[in-house]
Amino acid sequence: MSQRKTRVRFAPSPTGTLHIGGVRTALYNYLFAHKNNGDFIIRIEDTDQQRFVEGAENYIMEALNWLGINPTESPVHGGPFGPYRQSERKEIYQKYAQQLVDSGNAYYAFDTAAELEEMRKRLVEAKSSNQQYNAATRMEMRNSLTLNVEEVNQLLEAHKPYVIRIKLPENENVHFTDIIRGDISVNTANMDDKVLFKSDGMPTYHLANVVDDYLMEISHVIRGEEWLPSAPLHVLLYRYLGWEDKMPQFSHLPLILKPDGNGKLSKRDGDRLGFPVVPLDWTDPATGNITNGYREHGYLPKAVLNFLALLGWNDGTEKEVFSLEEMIASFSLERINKSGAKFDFEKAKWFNHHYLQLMSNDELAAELLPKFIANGYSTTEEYILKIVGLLKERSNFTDDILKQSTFFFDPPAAYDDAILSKKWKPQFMEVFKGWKDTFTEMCDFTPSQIEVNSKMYLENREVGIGSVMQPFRILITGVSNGPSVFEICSILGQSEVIARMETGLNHIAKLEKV
RNA sequence: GGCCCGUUCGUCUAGGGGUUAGGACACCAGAUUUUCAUUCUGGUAACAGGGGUUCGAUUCCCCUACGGGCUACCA
Repeated sequence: MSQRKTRVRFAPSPTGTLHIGGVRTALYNYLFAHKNNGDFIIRIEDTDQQRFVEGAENYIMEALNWLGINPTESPVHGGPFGPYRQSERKEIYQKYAQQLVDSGNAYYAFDTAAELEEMRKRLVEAKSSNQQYNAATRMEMRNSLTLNVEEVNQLLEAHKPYVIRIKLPENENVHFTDIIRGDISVNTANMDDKVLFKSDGMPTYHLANVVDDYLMEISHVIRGEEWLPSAPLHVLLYRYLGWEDKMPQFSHLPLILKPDGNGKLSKRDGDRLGFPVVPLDWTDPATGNITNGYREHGYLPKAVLNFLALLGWNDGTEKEVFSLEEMIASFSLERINKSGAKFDFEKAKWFNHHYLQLMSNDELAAELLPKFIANGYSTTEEYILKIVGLLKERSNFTDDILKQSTFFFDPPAAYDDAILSKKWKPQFMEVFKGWKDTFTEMCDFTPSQIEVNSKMYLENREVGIGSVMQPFRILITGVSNGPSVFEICSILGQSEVIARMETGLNHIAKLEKV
């Protein structure tokens, strides 16, 4: 076999957001390309003008960029095999469609939508095992095989709408080897004379895909399992076009399934389960509906990449945490699973927690500062740095830090009265007032000093520290749990702690009266 | 319906003719944390069913069941 350069492509349609299965396909393509010192190409498959969505292409490019899996060639990066948008390659396909007609491997079909529907209905009623447009039925339809040459020419000259269909053999086994699944074989009797060229002058996926993969010298096609049934068709196309020796090797990836129940994971599952299934926030231009993305949800690109890579692939060891470089080093198509994987939100969360802990406090603080400011807190990176140090390990997402930190900026707007009244004893009022006064006298307001100071005071008053800590926490933060309360006090500072104790005690005084 | 693909703990998976069927997430318990979370330690938990082949099958073959995909002038 000749040494071909490894060239792979990710070929999304710009019909909306990129969903997580697509992201994984892109990732596997990227990994395989880099593993083999090859090229990773993005090709935009926008042959369906009806489904084209404005902004979708940008979204795809931005998502891949966010994840750090950038292509070597693409519509925006350019490259020697462009253009990389199929709509801009329109003329190319026509030539090959014509070539197939001329060689007798394709034909014109003039059937209307109604005629096609009628045919299928008739076959259903006749209890035919399948309702395909192929050797079994094509001679009953209006096409260049049933019409005579003059009729065909007349229709063509009159600009009657037509499509070009592939002419499949009647009964032939087509087989090919899939790197992931092994030998696949399908008989043409069960296949369709698929439309290759549409009446609007655009090719269908099947033609465009094969032509472009050939012209772009693609060596491996790595795509979703939904393409497995049409792979034999593509094999035939390579054969009829005379490119069989340049045919790429196929790898059909297992699908990503819904976490609950059955079926392929969809965008709607994300909304339904309150969990992102797309990389970035996406606003549907038609409806204005927003789909939440990983990035905005506080996911780290490294975490998304890692858990996605493991959804259907592993390196055969017990290693689960991979950097992108490590994934490249150990990636192989042969180790991709055959069966679909249910998406596991919990594991994704765990990965994110893991990668969040790996980030330095400085890094996190720098990233979070704008968010804090956007939330209306006037603060400094220095202050955020302290908060991050305290909150990081209890957070799964960067935003968790934001959410847990309100009491670092504002005194409690409300207190957890249920727990407060359960833990509070009338005699605490005097104890707390005295405790507060000890803070006034402190000159070193560090966590350890506050702790030592408090323990000493409470011991002198013969009050069990355990009975008093929970109310103290609520007075300071309003809530009954969180990080070390002494740490919190130290960050808040002496005067703020004293002030909060005062307002807190006033609140309790009011509670007691009721 | 037809065609194609698949099936190991709840989930993601390792393994592969003889194993105490391994790991991770989740879950449960204990320890640490005067709270909660984190962390640490331990634990529960799986070869879809039936036939073969074989001295021996979870592993190989067949059937069934179940799951998934495709079945458009969508990709």
